[in-house]
Amino acid sequence: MAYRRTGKVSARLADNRRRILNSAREIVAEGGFSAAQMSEVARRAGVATGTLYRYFPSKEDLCRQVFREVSTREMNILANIASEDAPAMERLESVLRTFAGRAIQGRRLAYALLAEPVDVGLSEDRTRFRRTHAQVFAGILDDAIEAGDIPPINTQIAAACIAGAIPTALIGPLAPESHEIEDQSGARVLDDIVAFCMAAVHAAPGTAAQKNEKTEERRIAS
Amino acid sequence: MAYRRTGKVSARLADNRRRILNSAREIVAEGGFSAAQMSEVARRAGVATGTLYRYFPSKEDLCRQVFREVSTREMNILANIASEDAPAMERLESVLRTFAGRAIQGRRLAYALLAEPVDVGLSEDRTRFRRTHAQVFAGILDDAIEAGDIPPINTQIAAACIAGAIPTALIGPLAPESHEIEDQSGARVLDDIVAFCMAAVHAAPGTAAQKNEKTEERRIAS
DNA sequence: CCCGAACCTGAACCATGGTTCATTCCCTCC
DNA sequence: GGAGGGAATGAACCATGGTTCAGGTTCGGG
Repeated sequence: MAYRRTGKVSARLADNRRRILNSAREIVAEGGFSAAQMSEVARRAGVATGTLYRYFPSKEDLCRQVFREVSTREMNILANIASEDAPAMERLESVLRTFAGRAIQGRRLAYALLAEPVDVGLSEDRTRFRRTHAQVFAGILDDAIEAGDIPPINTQIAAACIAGAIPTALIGPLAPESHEIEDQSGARVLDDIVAFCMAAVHAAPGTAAQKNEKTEERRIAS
Repeated sequence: MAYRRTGKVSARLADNRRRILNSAREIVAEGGFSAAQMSEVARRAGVATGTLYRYFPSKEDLCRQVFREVSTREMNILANIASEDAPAMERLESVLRTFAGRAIQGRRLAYALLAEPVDVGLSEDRTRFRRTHAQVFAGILDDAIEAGDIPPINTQIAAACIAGAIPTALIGPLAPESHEIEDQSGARVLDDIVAFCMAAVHAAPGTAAQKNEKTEERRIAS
C-alpha cells in the first residue's frame, strides 16, 4: 500500500521548503530575526503556520538554517579572497573592504548576522560565524608577519578587534545614519575604517591611501 | 486630616526604592537584563512584585534607571581621565586602559551595558551611552591632532572603531574565555588591545610598550 | 483608641508568540 | 472512481513574564 512519492510531489515539497526558507531570509534581511515570527513567515511563503512544522521542527531550527545559509555565503566570499594568490597586505585590505562594503549594503542583514539580539541557539551559530570570521583576518595577518610586511603582533587579538571595529562603525548606534552612507560619503567612511584597521596592524603608511581612488571600481556586487 | 508623610516613613520609602534599585543592579551585573525579571527583583529586594509598581511605573522604567546609574558612573570615570591636565596621548592610553580594564572585571555588567540584547527603550539609553563614550575618545583624538602628536584622521570613525574593538575583543564571543583572562594573561590581553588601538591612530611606536611594565600598578579600582 | 489614607501583598489577569492537533484536502494506487 | 495515506490547515493551546487590583496592614492625626 505504501505509496511512492512521485516526482511532482517531491518537487512541490522541495519548493515549499525553499519558499519557506526564502521568506524567512527576506524577513530577516528586512527586519532582523525579531521580525521573523512563524505566522509572518508562513503568510509570506503562502502556507499555513502549521505547515512550517512539517518542514522544520521548531522556529529555532528554521532560524538557524537561515542563519547558516546566509553566513556561509558571506564566509565563502571572504575565505576566497583570503586564499587568493596575492601579497598578504593586499588580501588583507581586500578582505576588510569587502567585509565593510557588504555590511554597508544590506545593513539590516549585517545587523542581524552580527549584532542583533538573538537567543542562545542562534548565538551559538553566530559565535561560530564570528570566530571563523576572525580566523580569516588572523590567518592573513600571520602571513603578513611571516612575510615581514608587518611587525609581529598578537594576531588573535588584532583579528577580534577588527571584527568588532568594523561592524560597530558601520551598523551599530555609533554608525553614521543611513542617509549619510547612501550617498557619496559612503565610500569615504569605508576608506576611513579600512585605514584605521590597516594602521592598527602597522601597515606601511600609504598602502591604504593609494587605494582610495580605486574605491569606485571596487564596488562590491550584492 | 491630611496625613503628613513623617520622616520615618519617607526614610523607609527611600530605603525601599534604593533596595529595589540595588537588587536590580545586582541581578543585571550577574546575569544581564534578561535575568532581571520583576518577580526576581522583588524577591531579592524583599518586597512583593506589586510593590515595585509603587516605585517604578514599569519594568522598562526600572531598567532604564538602573542602566543610567551604572552607565553614568562609568562615563564619569572616563570623562574625568579625559579632562585631566596631561598630554593627549597619555590621556588616550589611560582612557583605553581603564575602559578595557573595567570591562574585563565585571564582564557581565559590561556585556549588559554594551552588547546584551535589550528592547527598544533601553537601547535608546545605550545608544546615548555609546555615543557619549565615543565622544570621549574622539575629543582626545582631536586634541592629539591639534597638538601634532598624531596625523589628522577621521576621529569620529576612529572613535567608533575603538568603541567597537575593545568590547568585542574582551566580552564578545571572540573574547578569550574567562579563565584565560582571570589569571596573569589578562594583563597581556589588555596590553595587546591597547597597543592595537594606539597603533590604529598612528601613535608613535613605543608609547604603548613602555607602559606594559606599569600595568600592575594601574590596576583599576572596582 | 479609632478612622481614613497610604502602603503592601501576591494571586489573578493579560498579551505575545511558539507549538499542537483534529479536520480537510489532495494524491497514489488498485 | 474510490480507498487510504501523506500533506496542509488554522484555530486552539500553552508558557512566559509583565501588569493589575481587591483585600489586608501600617501609619499619622484627632
